[in-house]
Amino acid sequence: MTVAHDFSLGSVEVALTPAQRFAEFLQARGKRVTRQRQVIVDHVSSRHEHFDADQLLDDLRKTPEGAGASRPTVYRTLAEMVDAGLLHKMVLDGRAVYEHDYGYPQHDHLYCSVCQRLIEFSSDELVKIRDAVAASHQFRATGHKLIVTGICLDCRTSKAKSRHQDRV
Amino acid sequence: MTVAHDFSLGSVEVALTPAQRFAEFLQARGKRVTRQRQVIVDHVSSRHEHFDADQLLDDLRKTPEGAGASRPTVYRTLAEMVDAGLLHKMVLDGRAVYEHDYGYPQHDHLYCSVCQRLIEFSSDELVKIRDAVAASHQFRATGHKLIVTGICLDCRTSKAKSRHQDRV
DNA sequence: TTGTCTGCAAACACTTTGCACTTTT
DNA sequence: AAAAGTGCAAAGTGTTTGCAGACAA
Repeated sequence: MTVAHDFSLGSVEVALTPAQRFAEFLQARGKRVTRQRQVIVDHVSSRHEHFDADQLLDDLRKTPEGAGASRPTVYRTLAEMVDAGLLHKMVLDGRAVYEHDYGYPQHDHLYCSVCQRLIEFSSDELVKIRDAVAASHQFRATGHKLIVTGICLDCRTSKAKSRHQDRV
Repeated sequence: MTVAHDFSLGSVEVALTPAQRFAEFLQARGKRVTRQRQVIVDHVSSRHEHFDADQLLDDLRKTPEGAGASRPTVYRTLAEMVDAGLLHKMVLDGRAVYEHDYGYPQHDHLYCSVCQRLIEFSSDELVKIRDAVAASHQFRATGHKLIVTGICLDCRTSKAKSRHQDRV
C-alpha cells in the first residue's frame, strides 16, 4: 500500500539525481546544460567521496567522454556545483577538496595521529553548542569544521607491537 | 604585550620570554640568532594575536629595525617559530594564519567569511561532547581544532555598505 | 675562518581570467 | 542568430627555493 521512501507530494519531487538537480539549477539561472558540465556532474556523482580538482581532471581524462576536459572548465563547474549545493568545498593545506553534499547533516572527523585514518561522526549536540556559542558572540554560524585528533582503538591496542604498515 | 612562559623547575621559578625560548631553540639546533630572527620574534610576540605573513611583513617594514625584512625570511622564521612551539599555524581559505601559543588552554575560533576576522572562544561543553563522541568510537581524543564559519555582527549590519575591513 | 643566513629573483602549486572560437538554446 | 561556454595560454595568489654575497659563531 504505502510506498517506502516515496515523499512525492503533488508536483514536489524529492528523488532527483545530482545531474537533475544540477540541470535545474543551471536552467533556473539561464545557464546552459553543456556536455562538459554533464560529464563532470555524472563523474563526480558516481565516484569517490573526497577529491580535488586535479584528481578529478585526471580521472576525467581517462574516460572517453571527458578526454578533452580542460582545467578551467573543471574549476568553473566545481564552483557551480558548490553554488548548487551539490558539493562541499574545503581547503586543506592550500588545496581545495570537494565532497558530496546531499543535504545530509554535517559530519566531522576523528583523526588518528598514528594511522592517519579519518573516522566520520556527526553530533546534533555539537551543532547546538556551536550555535549557542556563536549566538553569544552575535555571530551567525553558517558551518563549521571540526577535527578531533587522538588515537584510535586499533593503534592503542597494538602499541606493544613495533611499527605499523601504513604510510609513514 | 610580551607574555612570558612561566613554569616551575623544582623550587626555581623560570620565566622565559618568547625571544629567549626561540634563542634556546635555535642554539640547540646549531642555528644562529640573527638580527632578523630577533626582530621578527620580538615583533610577533608584542603584537596582534592573529596575523598572516603579509601583515607581518607590512608591519615589520614600518619599523626601523625591520625595514629591510624580506618575504622569504619572514616565512622561514615563522616556520621555525612553529617548530619551536611559539606559534600555531592554521590555514584558512588558502592562506596561513599564525597565532601565539603560550600554552594557554585550548580555544577555538569563529571565522567571519566576510572580513576574515577570527574571534576566539572556548567551551567546556564542547570538550565534553568531543570526549563523549570520541569515547563512543573508542577513540582517545588528545586535542581538536574547530573553526566555525559565519558572518560577524559588524559585517551583517553593514552589508549595505561595501566595506572591506582589515583582518586581524 | 667557517658555515649559516639573507635577500633577490625565479620557481612553485593551485586557481582564475582574457579572449577568440564553439556550442546550446 | 544570439548568448553563454569552452579551451588555450597567460596572469594571479600565496609560498618556497637556488644562489652569491653577508654575517654570526
